[in-house]
Amino acid sequence: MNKTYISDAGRFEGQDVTVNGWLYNKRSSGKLWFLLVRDGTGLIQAVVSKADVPEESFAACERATQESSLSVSGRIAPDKRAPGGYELQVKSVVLHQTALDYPITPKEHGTPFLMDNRHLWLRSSRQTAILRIRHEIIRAIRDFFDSNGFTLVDAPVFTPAACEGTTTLFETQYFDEKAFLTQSGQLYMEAAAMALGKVYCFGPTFRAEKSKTRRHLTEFWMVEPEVAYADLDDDMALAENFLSAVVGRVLETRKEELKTLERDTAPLEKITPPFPRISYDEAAKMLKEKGVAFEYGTDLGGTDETVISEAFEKPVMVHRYPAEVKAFYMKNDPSDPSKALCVDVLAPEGIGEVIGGGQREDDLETLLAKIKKHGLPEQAFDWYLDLRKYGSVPHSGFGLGIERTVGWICGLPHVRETIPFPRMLNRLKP
RNA sequence: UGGGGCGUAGCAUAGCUGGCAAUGCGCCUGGCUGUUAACCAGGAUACCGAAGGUUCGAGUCCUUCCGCCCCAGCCA
Repeated sequence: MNKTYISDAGRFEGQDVTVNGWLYNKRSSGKLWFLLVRDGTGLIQAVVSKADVPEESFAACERATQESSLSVSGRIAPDKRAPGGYELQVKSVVLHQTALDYPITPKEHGTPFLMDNRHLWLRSSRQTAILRIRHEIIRAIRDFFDSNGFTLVDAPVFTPAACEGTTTLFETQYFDEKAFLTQSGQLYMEAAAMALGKVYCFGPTFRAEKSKTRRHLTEFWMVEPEVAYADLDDDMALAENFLSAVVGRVLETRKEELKTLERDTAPLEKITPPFPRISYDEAAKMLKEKGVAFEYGTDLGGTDETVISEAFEKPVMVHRYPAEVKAFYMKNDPSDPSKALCVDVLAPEGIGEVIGGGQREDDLETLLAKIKKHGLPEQAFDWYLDLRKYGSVPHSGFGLGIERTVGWICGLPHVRETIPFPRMLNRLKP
């Protein structure tokens, strides 16, 4: 008998097939069983009539519990009453393993409980939908850069020092010396851009920030493109084309999953280039007009970002922040040296920052002075400074947080559900 | 690290002014040939987060501690 995945069941209408999967739920009506079977590709209702199956198959239905593994064989038939439109008219049931006391029931649960059972929670339809969309987003990211002349260059996870001295790093023993888990691959991408022109890295990054918010993880994935001879305007153009391509791909290929998540796709349909661009000064003026208490010269807070992003239907690109609040490697604006040539992309619907980037300082002396000013160990950056000694050029790049992007596109309130096994301040397990 | 909230059965909750700890899901037993988070009848399951205190009596009031959630800071 043919094996089939549930997503392909329609192709076997009228034929006998075997579906291998797990029991999602079951209902009985005397001499009739309705088994809702999932296999990772979908759900199908298997109808077992006592008169049509061997005695042991019917007994197996009685013993089968939620998440027991089983194989059901029978005829695929269209049926309006069945979820998915097709049902399996069962001829035999084989129970592989009986799941006892599966903790996640079809009713409501709290987040801490579900997170403790994350390894099982992944089986639920909402979670599989999120994971498929995450996969599609990652694929779209790779496709975008790969088809635009970028080369993938992997950055190391063990690093000798901070890329940005301001944030906290995870420290680890590296034989006889200390090492840190990377918080960004950017400095390495700058080196790679001088070799290959257009590069990107994609991998996990780590930040030991003790932040307990809906948009922070201690381990998260970031994609970081870096382009030689690109200025801030080129960088913003890249960001808007990139983000639009990613959102467009999910809308195109993952409609079903977005529906499962009850995501209103209308706001996503509007994500096309160009994006509005406003300077930090304009953003500050906007906040003042809206009556938000905001101190000029400071970084934008979460609430400020929400207020600004809610004023636009598309992602907003806020550029030229005060240089003082930004990292040492940012280039100052020649027309106003108090500002940095940087950009934050704030996603709409109150999501906030998903991209941070800008043009890098390319002058050796200026960069050296900034490293000193930030109190960073000059010695650790000797290789980085080499990039300004040997054929320095203007260059720009940005970092996009995968989890925040997945959360935005899926319409999730918290990033913890956007990654299979989240690492947070209070969570290292499972 | 600050501000706010919450810990009651495997899970989700109720529990008023201190007086026999309740309901739903799940589980067990039985019934039903078209169920849609099925339904109907019956049953088992609680060191009420921990320690101390007030009281004749504490899930409930007080103190300390532990854990979690939300918001802020930091950021992607």
